[in-house]
Amino acid sequence: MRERSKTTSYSIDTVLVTAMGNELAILLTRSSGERERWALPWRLAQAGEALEAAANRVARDALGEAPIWMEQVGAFGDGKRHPSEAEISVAFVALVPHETASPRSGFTWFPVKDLPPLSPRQRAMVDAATRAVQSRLDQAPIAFRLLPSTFTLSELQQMYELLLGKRLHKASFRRALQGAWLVEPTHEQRSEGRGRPAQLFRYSPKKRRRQQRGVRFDFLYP
Amino acid sequence: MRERSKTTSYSIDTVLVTAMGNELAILLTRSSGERERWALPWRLAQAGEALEAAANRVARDALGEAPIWMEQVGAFGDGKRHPSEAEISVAFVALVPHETASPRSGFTWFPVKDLPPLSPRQRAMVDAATRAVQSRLDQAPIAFRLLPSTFTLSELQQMYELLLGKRLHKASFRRALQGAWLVEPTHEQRSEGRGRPAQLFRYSPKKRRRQQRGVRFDFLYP
DNA sequence: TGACTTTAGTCACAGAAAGTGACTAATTCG
DNA sequence: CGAATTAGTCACTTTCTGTGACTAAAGTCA
Repeated sequence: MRERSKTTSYSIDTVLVTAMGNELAILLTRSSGERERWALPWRLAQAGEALEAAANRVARDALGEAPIWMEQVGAFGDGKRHPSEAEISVAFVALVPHETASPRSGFTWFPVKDLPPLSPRQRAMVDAATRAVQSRLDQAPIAFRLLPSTFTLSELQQMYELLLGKRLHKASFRRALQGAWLVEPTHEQRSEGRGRPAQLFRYSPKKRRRQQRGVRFDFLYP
Repeated sequence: MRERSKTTSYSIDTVLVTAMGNELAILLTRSSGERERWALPWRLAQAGEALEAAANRVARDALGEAPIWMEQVGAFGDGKRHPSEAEISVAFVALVPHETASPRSGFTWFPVKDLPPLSPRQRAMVDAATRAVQSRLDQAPIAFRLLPSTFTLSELQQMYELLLGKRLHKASFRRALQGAWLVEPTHEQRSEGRGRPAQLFRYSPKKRRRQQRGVRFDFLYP
């Protein structure tokens, strides 16, 4: 049977996350002539195209570059409205360091806490994506993907605090980090104006002998 | 624009998992006239149908009853072969206690370790599903969904050992279980032939004051 | 019956890890 | 210079893990 104009009835949507100042932010674009003004970057999949490849393309079209880390969140359907007419949509999350991210024109970062109205289906994607990020925090190198390639331990701790929504104890944080063998010091320091200059580190995970036990941080109970 | 014969180009596939004797097993069915003989239960989605609802239907058609616990694994595509002609497929995992499961005719349990050849896409689904189950083991009530509604602590421990692929220490297991407030004793016992009769328990998660810290079991290093 | 086996369930202690406050170090500001 | 500020570490207490040995309640069989 010959296929003429095979309509691939699904879309690929990306939730591009960055850490902007003190909160997480998500990249949105103006939605053409819809009821909702803003939308996640998306496009209809082409026949035969790999899901990841398509998602990468969507992200590149929005950001100018492909994100380093990307993961599928899942499929969304259930008749909820979507900018496309697609029956279902496959969502991906990606993490982008804010320092290096320069979105194409028409794309704008919005704090997650204060998003404009989205289509119901994309709203669900955002929620699922943030939950996915939170839940993998101690397994995947999430925090590092939101930071530039070198960073101070204070910056790293602040990033974890942002992601967890909790304050962490400094000594404890560093002890846990050491146990996880995730960072190594560079030979540089950075003087941030006021106090003692901070050692710079880079992400450099080492193989562990026994099973990887994730990073278990100690919370600060205030 | 009128839709005539809107071809929904995706399938819903279910990975139905049970604990059979000493290993995990998955329900497969004969695949009609394909190169591969066996396949996961699947069907093409109808337009406008909710994903979960469709997955439930697939499971019910295979098992005779809807599973208690079910979760989406993700979307699979990438041009890998599938029994349907669908561009992509959405996979779900479900857990079924083996005692109460009586598959419809044509469906057979296969040990995960020894599956017959499947289509590449379904093979990927099985792998992703088992990984998903493993990774949520300490967050979701996975083990309980594979057991009958009342069970002994030894049975529960054996289930965890099966899922983790590790031996656990008895005292430690029970201590962790107590800390997690997941089970409560019934007023029944069960005499299993040989030794002292065991107390029966049921799954009955209690709200914790502080954050739910999952169940962290202590492994036995032999 | 009573010693022996088998499975259930608990205890107690050593060692490891987490929670925390106070300390030292290296800067800038005035 | 001293006060303020941020980085980095120490040391101590509390809690949690890892583990062997113990008690309890059945069945088995001479």
